[in-house]
Amino acid sequence: MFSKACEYGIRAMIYIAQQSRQGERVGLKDVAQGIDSPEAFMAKILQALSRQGLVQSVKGPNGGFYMDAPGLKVTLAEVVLAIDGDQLFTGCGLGLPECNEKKPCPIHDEFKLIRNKIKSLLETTQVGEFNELLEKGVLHLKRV
Amino acid sequence: MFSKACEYGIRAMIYIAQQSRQGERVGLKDVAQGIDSPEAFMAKILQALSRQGLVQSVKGPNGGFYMDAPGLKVTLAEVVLAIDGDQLFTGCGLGLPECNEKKPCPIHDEFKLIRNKIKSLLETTQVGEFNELLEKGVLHLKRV
DNA sequence: GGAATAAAGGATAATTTTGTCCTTTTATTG
DNA sequence: CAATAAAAGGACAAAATTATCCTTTATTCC
Repeated sequence: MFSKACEYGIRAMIYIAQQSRQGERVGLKDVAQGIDSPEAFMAKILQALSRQGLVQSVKGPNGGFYMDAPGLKVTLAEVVLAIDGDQLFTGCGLGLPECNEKKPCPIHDEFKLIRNKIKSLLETTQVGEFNELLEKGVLHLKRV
Repeated sequence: MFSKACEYGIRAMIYIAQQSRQGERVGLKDVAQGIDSPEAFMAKILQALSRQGLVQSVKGPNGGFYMDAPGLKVTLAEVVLAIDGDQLFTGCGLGLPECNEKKPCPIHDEFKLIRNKIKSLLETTQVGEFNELLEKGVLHLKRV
């Protein structure tokens, strides 16, 4: 469904949202361990997300990644779009370069329904909305 | 959503189902042109599908691929499973190696709903059910 | 200002997926 | 039986994705 980079990216954003409350910064190593991802790869992904303004970062001692108040409202859809592009939201399920009402693939309509559900789920979910459940240990971002 | 191989595979299965009625065989070249896929790559995919019994094949002059009556009832779910495996049906949306009711990822429940919809769409769709609409030119399997 | 720290960035490597080419096997037809 | 046609299979190549390493830049603390 999502690329590995995107899976890591979503998990990282949710992790940072939860860990960086009251302005605390979360270091790369912390994030990588917190979501069980390869550190250097995580660095690249956070770089990209930071460049696109979806997460804030500060260099130097006591630096790291964090989110300001509006950052907590970033939706999963924005994260997916930033990493994987809009293929998931707009592409044809069977890979046709053009597939629309005029020239539909065999599963055009059914897939549109599903894609819209995915889209709406991602658009209505914010990276900051899991903070309490994560803290309580009800939800998880890694295996252990 | 699906790998390229799987997209080609689904389109090829639907194409063969439509073209091979009354026992006619469809050649590799015909299939590749009919769905706009690279011929040699298509060969590999059909090989795999044939090995797994989802499509029939005959070598030699006038040979090719075809489907018997039960073949027309093969579901898209079987094709996807044969090519991409069960990752789409069972895997965690955020890539966690174990994600279940006991240790759910943040979007576990919502994704389960969506995955079930995808699963049920694929399981209830048969490769042979588009024959008439394809013939009428209402549905398409390639760009042109 | 200098040392230390941490992200940013560039280059490169490993792996997987996608795609190609060539030979072999099997079947058909004359 | 020989020639031919077509899929099967093996080996290889290209591209994309995933992953690592090293240098540079910015920031903080002493």
